Amino acid sequence: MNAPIVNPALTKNQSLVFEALDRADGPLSAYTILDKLRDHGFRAPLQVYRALDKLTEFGMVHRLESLNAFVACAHRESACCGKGHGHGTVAFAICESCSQVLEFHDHEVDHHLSDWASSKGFKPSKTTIEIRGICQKCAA
Amino acid sequence: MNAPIVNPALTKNQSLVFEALDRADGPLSAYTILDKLRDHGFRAPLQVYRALDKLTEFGMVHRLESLNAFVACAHRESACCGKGHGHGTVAFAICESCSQVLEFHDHEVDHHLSDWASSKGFKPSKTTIEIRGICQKCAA
DNA sequence: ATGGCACACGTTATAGCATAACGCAATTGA
DNA sequence: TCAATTGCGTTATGCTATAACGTGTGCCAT
Repeated sequence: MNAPIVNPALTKNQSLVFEALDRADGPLSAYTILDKLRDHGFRAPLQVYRALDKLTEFGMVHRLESLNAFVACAHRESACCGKGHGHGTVAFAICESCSQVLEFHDHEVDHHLSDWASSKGFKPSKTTIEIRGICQKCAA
Repeated sequence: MNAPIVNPALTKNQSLVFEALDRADGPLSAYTILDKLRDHGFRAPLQVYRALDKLTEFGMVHRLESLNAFVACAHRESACCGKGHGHGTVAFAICESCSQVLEFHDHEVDHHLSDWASSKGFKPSKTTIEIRGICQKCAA
């Protein structure tokens, strides 16, 4: 459980959604978040999706495409490679047994993919890397 | 348009779905496929999803997670790195302007990700790599 | 040949994920 | 002050995917 380093610029809904993700020990779907926040006045999916859009834009939340779910960014403290809070491309290892998610960043992979892109004249806007599998703990 | 190298072991439904994807010049959603095949007797999503599951298992079709859509595999002829028809991990560059998809394979990226996985004791089952962006043609 | 099994298929219903379109309120800055 | 922007709440709708049921067919071990 991490200390709640909450960006003060967040609106109430955004904070609630972020905190729900931060408290969770795994990815949450938008509808699961909605259920967790009904006691705080949330009534409709759009309230969640709008907050998620902003949090994703801020880099505080990542969407897992292969799961249709969301996680709080694991890289709380600053950046390793410029870009403010952010990082280049982030990759995820998702355990299909315990559904825990490892977030990591691999420069080499990043560079190879950018190199491929430039060689093809392709201008990347967002890159998704997700490894589904079994984590060490579950494999034991 | 490629020659129709259709695996004869495919069932009727599987062939129809594969041919629909093969004819298309971009990714198709399951429901789009359903609409294209109504004239051939398709009536329900499950008919499409069941065929897609098998085709994916055979390696003839890929699912694009960030699009919830499917494409025919672009690597018709054999493999570059063992595994029968297949290849290690395939990556995609998806143009957000014209929605064309480039399928490619990058050994280096593959190896870096496997290395990361072994270093963490993570056993990968499926890896997704998708680059969203603008293709050369659309950027011009 | 016959009973059991595996597999593809068809259908209905339902679950899960996401956005459109409307109107209102608060904030900001020209 | 007025217009633009942003967030918010609500209703309705659309898109994506699977559950659960039953049918038919081919295979092959007994």
